[in-house]
Amino acid sequence: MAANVKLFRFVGGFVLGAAVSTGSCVAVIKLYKEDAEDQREKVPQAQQDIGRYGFPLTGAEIRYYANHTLSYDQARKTPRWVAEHLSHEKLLGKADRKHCKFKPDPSIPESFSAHNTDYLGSGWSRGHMAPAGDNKSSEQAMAETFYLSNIVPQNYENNAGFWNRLEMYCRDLAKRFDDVWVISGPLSLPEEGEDGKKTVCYQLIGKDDVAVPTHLFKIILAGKNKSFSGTLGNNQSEDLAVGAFVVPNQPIGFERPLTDFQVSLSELEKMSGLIFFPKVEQTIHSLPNLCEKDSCHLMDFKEFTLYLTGRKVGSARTRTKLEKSMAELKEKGIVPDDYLLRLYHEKKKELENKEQNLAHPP
DNA sequence: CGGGTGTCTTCC
DNA sequence: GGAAGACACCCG
Repeated sequence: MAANVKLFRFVGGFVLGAAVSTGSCVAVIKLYKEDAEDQREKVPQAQQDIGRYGFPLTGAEIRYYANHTLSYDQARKTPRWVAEHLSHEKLLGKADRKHCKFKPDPSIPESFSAHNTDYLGSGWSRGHMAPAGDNKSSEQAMAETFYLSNIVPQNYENNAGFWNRLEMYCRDLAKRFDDVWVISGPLSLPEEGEDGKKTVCYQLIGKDDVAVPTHLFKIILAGKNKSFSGTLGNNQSEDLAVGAFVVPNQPIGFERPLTDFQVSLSELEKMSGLIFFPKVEQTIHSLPNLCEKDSCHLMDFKEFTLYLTGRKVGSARTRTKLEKSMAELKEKGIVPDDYLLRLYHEKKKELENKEQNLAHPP
């Protein structure tokens, strides 16, 4: 009977949050039941006694969402890691973050969940690991990235600045590579004191004690399909390149290139305790460096400001706002490029027509 | 793009 | 009276 309870919990944990049909779910239970009965005969009596009432559950099982996948840390109330797959097609769409709200993940047990009140007034922003901007193709997928299971306490300036530009680089990569896999997550790294002793120290915020990471990591695996039409047919294989980055959870200026924060895969694996992409054929540690195959160039101040102005011009509701956005750009000594000028003129026309219609309804 | 604020209405 | 959504506004 005890074995049945253990069995139920294990299977329940596996299915939680996963998109598994009822049919295959039953099959999985039968499969594990037979396995468990076979194993029970082999497990030594001492181990059966130790485990009579079950072993601790970590809640670290893999959780599946519409367009991201994560493992949750029940102690820190943040994800351990969040995985995504980006492609050019998947990045197109009109889903809008203005219709989304941060909220506790309904699939996380209440006592292990973070809440919005933990973050509000804490001095830390709610930083996405799987970014909303990677999910414009689906409102459901975007809404799920606002679950607090995908969020870590992040420095405001870092979130809106360097990390934002790193996320933009990943999306840009998807134009030059067929597949881009990204895994992001928090780190709490040790500091070495003057006495040479190393200590891990991190802040906790809110009534739920959400852990503020000292660093964030992002690992990028990019693949180009080998295009050959051999007799092997659908033998798919890809030219892969990989880059791993560890970024301090603090403001980082435009003068710092992304390569300043690149680390080897082995280093990141040791820091995080994770083994990334275990199914890559050959050894992943021998793959080409992403920053040599590609630029690893983040937007500079001018490019970034032009981009942000473009977003503001696009969403301007009044001509006053429109002109203000353009004036701010000029104050920064940046000359609008052709794309922005076209956007500006289109918007100006649109708003002028709107005002005409308000004054003299057709 | 990434994050915030306040105010209004609606509804139970 | 509070919760929830829509909206306008603000910042980098």
